[in-house]
Formats: sequence, structure tokens, C-alpha cells
Amino acid sequence: MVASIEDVARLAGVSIATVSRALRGLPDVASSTRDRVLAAANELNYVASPFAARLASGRTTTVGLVVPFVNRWFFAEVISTVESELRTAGFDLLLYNLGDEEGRARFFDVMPMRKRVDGVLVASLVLDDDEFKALTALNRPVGLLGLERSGFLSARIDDVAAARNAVDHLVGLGHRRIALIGGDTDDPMAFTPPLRRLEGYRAALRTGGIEPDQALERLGYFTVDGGRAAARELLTAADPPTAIFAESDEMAYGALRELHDAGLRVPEDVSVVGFDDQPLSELWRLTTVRQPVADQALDITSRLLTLLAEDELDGDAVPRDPGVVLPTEFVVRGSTGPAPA
Amino acid sequence: MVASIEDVARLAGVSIATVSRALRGLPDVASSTRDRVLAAANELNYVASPFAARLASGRTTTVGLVVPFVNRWFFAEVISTVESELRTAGFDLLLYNLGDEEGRARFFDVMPMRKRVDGVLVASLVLDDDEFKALTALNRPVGLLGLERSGFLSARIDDVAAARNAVDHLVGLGHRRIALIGGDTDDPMAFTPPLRRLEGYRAALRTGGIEPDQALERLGYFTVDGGRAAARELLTAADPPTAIFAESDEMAYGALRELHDAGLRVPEDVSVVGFDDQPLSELWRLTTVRQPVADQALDITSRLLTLLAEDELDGDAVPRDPGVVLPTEFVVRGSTGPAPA
DNA sequence: CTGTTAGCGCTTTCAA
DNA sequence: TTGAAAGCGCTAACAG
Repeated sequence: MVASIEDVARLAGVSIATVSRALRGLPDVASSTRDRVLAAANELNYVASPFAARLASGRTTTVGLVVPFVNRWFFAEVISTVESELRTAGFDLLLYNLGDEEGRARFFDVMPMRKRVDGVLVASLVLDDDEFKALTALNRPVGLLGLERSGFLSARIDDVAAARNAVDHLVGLGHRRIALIGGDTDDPMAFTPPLRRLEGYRAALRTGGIEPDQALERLGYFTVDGGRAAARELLTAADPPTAIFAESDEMAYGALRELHDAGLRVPEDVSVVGFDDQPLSELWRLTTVRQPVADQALDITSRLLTLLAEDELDGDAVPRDPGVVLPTEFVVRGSTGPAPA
Repeated sequence: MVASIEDVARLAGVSIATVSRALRGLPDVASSTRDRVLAAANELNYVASPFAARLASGRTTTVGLVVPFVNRWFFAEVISTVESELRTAGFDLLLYNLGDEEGRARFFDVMPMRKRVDGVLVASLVLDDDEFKALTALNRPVGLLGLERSGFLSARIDDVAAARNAVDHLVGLGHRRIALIGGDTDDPMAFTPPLRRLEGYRAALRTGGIEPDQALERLGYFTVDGGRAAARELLTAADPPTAIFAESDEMAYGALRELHDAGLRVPEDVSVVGFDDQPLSELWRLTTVRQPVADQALDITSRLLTLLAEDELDGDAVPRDPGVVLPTEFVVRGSTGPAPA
């Protein structure tokens, strides 16, 4: 009912081997032959069965993308970009969404990617050694997005420097009590940025001659509500901050709301800085760190694909220049101003 | 190097057919035999090659999910839910993100799902007859999410009624000049809700004895910026509205911002209603229509899977009760109030 | 309950 | 430049 390679071969008057070669654009096919095959395939509306091809060749032309969430801006952006790059290259995307801690455990235990992908992309997860081992055991190239590890391809930003920049800005405005609202660094579902951004925050304070104060570090849930709750705690404490650095725009939104409800003006009473530069941040005039998410995704995807293409040639390509760091941009809007007198 | 079914068979001292049966949980395998096979498979860390299985059985245990975007709340939520349901059922998810008009055209032209999925899920796209035909030509069950069409499984909300509710609320508060900010109904990348919500808006007005005024209908881009631009136009026109119904929360956010910048108070001067109830809407006290996105996704996914399972038995199951409509909930928060005197 | 065997629809030598 | 033929690693009759 649906055409197979034999039907095409018959119609074109060649063998199935020739059809296979012609359709895949391999060399050493007479162009007249190729034309005939193409015409026949077209007439029969033929496409090769990917499973048969994969079984025969051992190549899956599929990449697995592992994310901790899909419904957060960063990851949605990543998925979108990776999908389109893979599609363009003729690859399928198999999406693995970890979801929660249990899902994560099951994932690394079962390793559902086994025998079904040529390469793997992992976005922003903090992986322990066992998990890296599980990934390595796949025996396939792995690209990391938003984190790095020696021996793996990676694309990321410099979270430490970006956070330092952001806090430098606040210090430069005369702020001395600068709070941090961040992700929980112990959370098993955590991703890497929180650790780095906390580090950059502390470094900037020290450079500015300010000793980090644990009371000003609020490590919540990397959500809007988390940011809001953290801001509430900060505001009701003795000696509240005059500035807040949130490790994500979402947390900053929560903080902005809480400040508003508390009757505090931004930036006159309290300055706020976010991280990401989501679309809504311009709307709310949030000063923030813009990170190039699509660029990171593009970069890691294309380098993984290159590696896969090379693998095809010499069997075991080793990534050169495995760790790429992309620049961030500090975007000053209306949520930051001089420290109040 | 990596174990095959033969290795397992040898180790367990049975034939490969028995291994296949035991591992798939088929009946008519002695439990002692099954145990031995399981032990052998476990020892060799064996998993079946999906491609070989698919080639031999004709079943792909894969579902294709087609979305127009991944980085919007609704679709991200859908993807997340569908992924987890499929994973639980042992199915792979192949994600197809149309992206832009060109991507959409290419998609329906090439039909990259051909020969690689057992079933298809389509989220919220307005499809023309040719596109439905292309989908039907796959000869696989198709589930629609957020739209419906006779002969297809579908799960959706009643957009007309939900919009009517929202506008009824405004009418009940005494508003007479009620604007609509909506998606472009002619946009080739449009999805279905805008048409329905516009319809409900007009119906509610008429019921309230108000003749719809085209000058108050602003069909923008279904984005934050679109909502903002639309609000700006509405506010600067002669006889501006006292209430705005936005067809999505995102557009409502844009409108809220514009109102704020224009020095208008919400809800004292202007009331605003959104649609979706995204997480940020509670933060901004937006009165809105809550739609159960995960429930819709769960519903359509599970019914598609059921159909696929039945197909396996009797070859050609026909969907009973194909169209499911899930309830919405109107959530009154702080962005709506009595019409100004 | 278990084994034998014939494919599934391709890709890839190897020969010609 | 092309064809023949041997798999790829499973599933699914069919036989026993």
C-alpha cells in the first residue's frame, strides 16, 4: 500500500542498492540513473523507512535532548532552538523531560535513550558522577548546555562573571546592603547556574569591600513565588537591603510584586536586578543580565552535529575546543538606581 | 559489545523467540522460564533495539506532537504533560515545532512524521482542508487539542462560552465600552481560540444590549507587545473603553503595563480581564479565565493511547465520543471593578 | 509452553 | 557505475 524501496527500484528499472545510493546522494551514481530514481520515488511518494535504515546502518539520525523542565522560559527557548536545528539537519529530536526528582531517578536508572540516539544534549542539570557515568555509558557524544565538564562538549555563559557584573552595578550605585535571591544549591532538581551566580555575587561584594552577609542570601525555589517569599522575608528582617539581585527574572518579578505590595518604590527605595532577560522584563523595566539562550543552543547543537558527521567518517572523533563560553550583556533599565540616602 | 537478544537467549538457555515473549510480558511463558530470561537480560544489561522491534512489528511506539510554538505557556504546558504521559506508557515523543509560516509549509509538505509514528497529536492549530488531508493521509489516529473536527479525537474548552462569561462579568459591572484585544484571525500561524473568543465576546455584548463596535476590537499578535500596542491605540482613540478583555493573559499583561504608563488605575479607571490563568496572573491580580491545560493534554493523550492499544487488537478501532469539552473557571481577582461613573 | 523460520525494509560489502 | 546478497536485531506465524 505504501511504497517500499523495491517498488521504486522496479519502476526505475534499477536495483534497490542503486535506489538507496541515489536517494541518499552518494557519489558514483550516473546522473541519468539518479534522475530516473528520483522521478520514480517522487511518483510513488516514497520515503525510506527510518527504522529499516537505522537497523541496517546503525545510525539513528536522532538526538536526545534532556531537560529538567519544559515550561520555563530558558528551557522552552532551548527546546525550540534545538528542534529547529536538528530538523534542518534531518535529525529527529527525542525529548526527555525529567519533571521531578522521581522522574529524574527513573531516567538515569532506565536510560531510555539507550539504542535510540546518535548523540545527547543535556541542558543545565547538575549531574553527579553516577549520572555522568550513565551518560558516558551510552557511548555517544554528549553536549552540555549551561554547564561544563572536561571531556564533554559544552556551551554556556560565564555565570560567575555575569553575576559579578550585576552586583558591581549595584555597588557602584552606592548600595551596601545587597540581597541575593537564588535557587537552592542542594536541590536534586537544581541546575548549575545558581551555584555560579551565588559565587559571583559574593565575589563582587568582597571586591566592593562588603562582607557577604548570610542573612541577605535567600535560596528559594527559582520561581516567581519563591522570589516573592524571599523578598518578604528580606523586607521584614531588621536592617533590610536597599538592593536585590535575583538569580532569575522570574524571581525578580516576585520580588517586584512584593515590594509594590509593601509600598516600596523601585528604584527609589529598593533596586532590583534580574537574570535572563525574558520578554516580560522589558515590560516591567527590569534591569537584568541578558543571556543568549538561542546562541548557546545553536552552538552546542551544531557542534554536536559536526561531531556526529565526523564520527561517521573516522569512527571516533574527539571534540576539539569542547568548552565554549558565550558573552552576556548587562541591560540597565528602570529597576535600579542610586542607593537611598 | 552491547548485548543482543541472542546473547540473552544463549545465557538463559532458550530460543530468541522465548526471550522476546518473556521480556514483553506475553502470556504462555512458564514463570520459571521468564525468571531465567529476566535474570539473563538483567545480567547482560540488555534492552531490545527499538528499531529492530519496530521494523519487525510495524509498531513504532512513538507519537508525534505538533505545536506551532514551544516557548509559550500553553504549548510548553502541553508538551510537558504529553511527554510525561507518553513516557509512562512506554512511548517515545517526537516533537514537531512549526515555528514560522515557512516551517509550517515545509512540515505539511514533507510530512516528516511519515513512517515514524503510531499516532499524532496536534495542538491548537487552525488547519485548512489540505493540512487535514495531509494528516489523514498518514493513516494513523490523530488527536486534536484545543480544536475539533468531526472524525477526529479532540479535547478542548468551550472558548465561546468562556469568553462570554468573561465579558458578561464586565457587563454586569456596568461597563458599556468593552474592548477586545485578540489574536489575528487571518494569520496563517494562528491557532483556533482567537476566533471562538471573539465570537463569545460579541455574543455577550449583544446579550447585554450592547452593539459590538469594530473600533473596540483590536486583533494584534497574541503577544505581550501586541497587547500593549493594542491598548495604546484604544486609549488614545476618542471615547476609550472602560474595560478590556484580552484573549490571553500575555496580552493582558501588555495592556496592564500600558494602562500603568498612561497613569490609569486598574480597576478604578479601566478593568482588565485575561485568558489562561498563567502563573504570573495571580502575581498581577489579573481577573482571568482559567483553562485546564494539563487536563486537556492528559485527556487527549490517554484517549489516543487507548485507541492505539485497541488498534492493536481489532485492527481498526473507531473513536467513540471523540469530542471532549473540559470546563473553564472564571477567576475574579483585582483587575476588574465597577465601571467608573 | 517453546523452538524454527521467514521476514520487516533498508545499507553495505563484494564482484562484476 | 551497478547488482547480488548478506545481514541489521528483532517479531510473528507455525509447528511441535
